[in-house]
Amino acid sequence: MTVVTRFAPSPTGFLHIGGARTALFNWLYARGRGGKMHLRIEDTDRERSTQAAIDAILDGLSWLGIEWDGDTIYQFARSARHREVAESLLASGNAYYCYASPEELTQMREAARAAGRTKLYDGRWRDRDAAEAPPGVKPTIRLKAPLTGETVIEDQVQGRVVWQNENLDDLVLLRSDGTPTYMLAVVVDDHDMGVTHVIRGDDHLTNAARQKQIYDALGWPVPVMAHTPLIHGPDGSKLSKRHGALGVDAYRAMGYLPAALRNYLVRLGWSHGDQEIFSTAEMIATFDLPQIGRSPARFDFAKLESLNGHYIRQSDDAELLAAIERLLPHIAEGATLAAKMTPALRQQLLAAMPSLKERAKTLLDIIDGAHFLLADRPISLDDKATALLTSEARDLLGDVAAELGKVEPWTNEATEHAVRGFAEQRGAKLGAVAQPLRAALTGRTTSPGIFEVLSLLGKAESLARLADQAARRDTQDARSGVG
RNA sequence: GCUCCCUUCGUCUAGCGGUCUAGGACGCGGCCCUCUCAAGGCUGAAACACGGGUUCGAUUCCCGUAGGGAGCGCCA
Repeated sequence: MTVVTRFAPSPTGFLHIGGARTALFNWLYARGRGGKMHLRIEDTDRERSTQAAIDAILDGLSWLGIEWDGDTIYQFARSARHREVAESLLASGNAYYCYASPEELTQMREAARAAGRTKLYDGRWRDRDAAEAPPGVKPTIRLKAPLTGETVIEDQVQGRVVWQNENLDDLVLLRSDGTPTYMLAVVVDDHDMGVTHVIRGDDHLTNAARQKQIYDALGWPVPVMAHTPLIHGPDGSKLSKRHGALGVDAYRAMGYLPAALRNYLVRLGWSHGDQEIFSTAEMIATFDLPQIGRSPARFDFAKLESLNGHYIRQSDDAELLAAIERLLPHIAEGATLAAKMTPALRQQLLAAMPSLKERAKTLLDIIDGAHFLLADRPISLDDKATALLTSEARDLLGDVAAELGKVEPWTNEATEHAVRGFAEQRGAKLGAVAQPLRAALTGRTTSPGIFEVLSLLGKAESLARLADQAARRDTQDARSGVG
């Protein structure tokens, strides 16, 4: 039997992180078994479904590298079939018309809760003759669910879960306006699509029991079920926007790599011994349902960052540059940066990439680290760099610039030799010279190795930046009357 | 309230009755490396929620308690 899974989001918002993980699990499970994963958009709620949300979901999945098989299925388009199935249930005596008014329903619900009963609808139209129907009322169709016995789900993650049928009431299959409810639609669609494995969030666990009853009434085989615990926020509560319940597009904008997010997500609630790093092929080969934990996992940005840093470091330089360029349309300063992207700058960025990526946790960090290549003269100094460039340091800058002026050819080795020689001559530590250099050259107190910065910038630009800072002392002194 | 699910270091987790003086990873502390910041190497602190059973023996099995979570719509 070929494995068929599906990812079935409702397009009422973006593809959030929990949905992304569900999609990933379905995808991995199918791919690992030579099966197929389908995408079904559950858009039967016409009020809340939007095209923008559909686009966001599709875009999010493809950014994550999760591709589905066959055409995307839209649930709303299948409502005629859903109605047909509801009517067949009616014909077979497994369903009935219910004429209860909304007011009656509310009353029943309140009474049930007050009495501590879980069964909300009392089945009052279950065996009543349609002749007794109040005039002008459009009925719903309800499932004639079993009154006794139990409904059992053998869940691949949760184990054997049992409900007493006396606690489950007759659910609505078809609304009074003739549209199907979610319960009916999922069952019919999963069956028609040949879905063999339903992998979804455990917020659907109770739904699974009710759906099982529909399958049974229809005489259809029930797919294998796997209900994975939800992802929680860092404090253990429900994941909120503040915590990371963002669309995957937000993670892209924060500079995370799809491979890192996939790796983070797959290890959230699933494990394979002590392994932390998984290539896509390894995930596909090792992922399985029984290894999914039963307790909810908390979302941890720090670990995601660490993983992202790992993937950045092991990424190819040219690919990182390409990823950054692809990212530009999605970030705030992107347009400005994109405008600066000349072939010459690309070359510089590529040359700087090995040391930039070693210092970065996100693509945004890389862009930030490349600041010294992006900035125009005279570059502005941040507070720490400003504090570092005392008048003594600026004096020293002038002197070391003079030494550097003699260096030819302008290589890492040559500048290092010159600067080290200069420091030795002064009886100074290398750091005492390197830090002022760094401040003047990059405007900051942290950067890649100073000799690398020199060579990345080139001789002319380096000397000009040094001159900018060495000269500033004179104007400052003049202004304060010291000179 | 009712139904169902869950509970190992701060976090993600390994463990499927003796191998546990409980392992790995992130984070945190220290040391090394070092021109800064990273990266890297070494190293340290850090957990079986609680109470009963079952058993020769429980982190592992059962039952309670406590604490979390999900669901309870003519929403999906």
